[in-house]
Amino acid sequence: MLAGVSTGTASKALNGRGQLRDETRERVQAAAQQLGFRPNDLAKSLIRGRTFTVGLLTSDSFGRFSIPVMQGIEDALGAGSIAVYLCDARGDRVRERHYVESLLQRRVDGIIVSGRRADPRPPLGVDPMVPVVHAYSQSTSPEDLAVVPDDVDGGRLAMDHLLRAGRRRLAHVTGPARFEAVQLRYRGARQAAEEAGQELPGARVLTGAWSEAWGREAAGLLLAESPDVDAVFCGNDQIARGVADALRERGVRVPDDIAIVGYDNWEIVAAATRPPLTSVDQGLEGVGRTAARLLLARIDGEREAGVRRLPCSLVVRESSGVSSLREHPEATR
Amino acid sequence: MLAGVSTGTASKALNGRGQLRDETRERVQAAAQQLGFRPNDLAKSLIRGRTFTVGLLTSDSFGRFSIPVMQGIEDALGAGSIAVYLCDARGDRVRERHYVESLLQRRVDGIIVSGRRADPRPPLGVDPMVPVVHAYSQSTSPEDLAVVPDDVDGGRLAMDHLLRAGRRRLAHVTGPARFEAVQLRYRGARQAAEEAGQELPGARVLTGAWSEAWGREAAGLLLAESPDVDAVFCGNDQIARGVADALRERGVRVPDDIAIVGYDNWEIVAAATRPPLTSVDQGLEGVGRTAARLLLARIDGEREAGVRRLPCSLVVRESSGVSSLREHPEATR
DNA sequence: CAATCATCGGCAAACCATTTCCGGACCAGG
DNA sequence: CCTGGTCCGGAAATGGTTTGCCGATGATTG
Repeated sequence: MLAGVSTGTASKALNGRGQLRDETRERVQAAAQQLGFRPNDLAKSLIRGRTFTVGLLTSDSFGRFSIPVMQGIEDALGAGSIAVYLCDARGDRVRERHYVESLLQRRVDGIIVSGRRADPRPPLGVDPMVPVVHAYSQSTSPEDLAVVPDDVDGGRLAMDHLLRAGRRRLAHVTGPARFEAVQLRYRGARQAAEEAGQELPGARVLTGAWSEAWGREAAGLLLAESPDVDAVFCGNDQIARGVADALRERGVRVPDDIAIVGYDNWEIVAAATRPPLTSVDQGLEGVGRTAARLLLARIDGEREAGVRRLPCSLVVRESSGVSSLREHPEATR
Repeated sequence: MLAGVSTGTASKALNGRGQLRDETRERVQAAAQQLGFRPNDLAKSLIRGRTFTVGLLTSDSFGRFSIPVMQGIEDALGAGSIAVYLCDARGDRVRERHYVESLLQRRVDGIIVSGRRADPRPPLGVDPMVPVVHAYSQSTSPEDLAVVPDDVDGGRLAMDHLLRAGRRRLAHVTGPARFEAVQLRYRGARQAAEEAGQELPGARVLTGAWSEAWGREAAGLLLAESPDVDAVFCGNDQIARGVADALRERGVRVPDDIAIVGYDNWEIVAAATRPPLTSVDQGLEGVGRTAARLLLARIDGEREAGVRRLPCSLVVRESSGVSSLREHPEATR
């Protein structure tokens, strides 16, 4: 070899093992640099029995929610130089099976299952020796480990915020009732209201689609049935935007007459709404990061199972009428 | 082994090589099934010198445009049972270098570079033996191969559509002039206008941010300066939505008074706009698919280079006033 | 000056799973 | 009985890295 040493010595030099003179190490490293030598990770993996790769399997297509989760995952794994295989099963069981098989043949150290978390999904059905963690997804099997945002906490945050702003005639416009998230967010909101001695009457809880159009429609219904409402907590930012648009078009001032809080903190929607939306942030990147860390723990033998719910946070913009300015009495709205 | 054969025989049985009785093959396969035996792809790769993996490196974070590109890539590669490594460099050169190094150590067969395509980026700087293709991204090196949507074609499509609808007082509201895409789309639009004997005067071409707020502002400017405009081609769907909102709020009817065409066909924006936006679709999934296929060709020795521009398509909704109904004279708008 | 010790690095085997080549065993037909 | 073909086992090759052992070298000390 260029440095005048054997492969064995080179290995020791590059990995800091064995007893070598510093001078030799440097010489070998310089030669390696010059030759563009790269150790072959395949061979290493084969010997070590660990590949330092994990599979990221999304059951339905990568969407808006998956991106921050993915980023969190990459963040936590990249630090440990673990590579991620991308697998998009598009909701197809056969495709999914195919991907899982491929991942196992490639000897991944573990698998993260991500996806729309609406409905808990059947477990992957792989050898229980292969560590699996669900991120923004849930399994029907109690053996599995899942990380999801805490929707009850999110609902509570939103409602607390509105209550602290002095709002009392509360309403909730949200998505289809069959979603677990809808139920949980509602529960959190109701609990917060009740703990404050207020109520969130069923008549002012409207369920519909996750769309702006539904938000606009619901705003109309709300004004017709309960014209004295002074706060609306919306199930996502699109609904919130629909509500905001409809109210403005009817001459209702937001936030002066009615305060609005959205959900998801989807920047592109929340910031473009007039006025910009105060919104609950689910901390999806944190969900991804936590899932990745738990996967690493599982790989190292940890056997904890269950559902891990992470707290949300609230991003305050103008739609809720509680700017930081309000804390200074001399400031005007 | 369970089937009473040696590993060598098993290899032959499972891969259809060598001379074996059918009965033996079946026996081996049954045993493999029962034992949950999976061939080790690492060992195969080591021997074959091909890993059937590629790296997907995004220079800036995965965003809205990356998703369809990724899907196209996965689509084209999944068919060949090629796995994709996910690498998000977040615009950090050091991080990118790190990822590239890792990919090379893992002996990927090739690399796809994706990202915001605003500005051609410096080449990766890897051994020219490693195939690289850019998808929705461009390199400053003419040696490299890139696949991008054809912005001139997109601009032309939009303008042709408006012209065919009988519009003559044309305007263009678009993003920052420094973007190559802005220049190209404008060029396409202008060419289409000129070929139809019309013009797209510079005074009615407004550049600003890629935001709804700019769309709203531009709509105001446009009405003030050129109140007789009857068609606006917008540089993206968010601008288009801003224009549509502002016009509606000023009592201008869309599409009756002014027709609007957006760009990107971002479903979530285009469909939520009132009225729903006619929009240019960049065919990003096709960009991803094509990039993946070209990468495979490069891996197989193809040496073609340059920039491949793929045609766009137009998705017609209501904002341009050209529904399929209009082709039947008896239909009313 | 010789003996001992510590340091250094080469060599070869081990590692791991797969694939391939070669030859032996067996059977059938001439 | 010989020849040819079929079938399968055993061993070697494949790929690169890692590691254990041992010889060599130089320095230190009695």
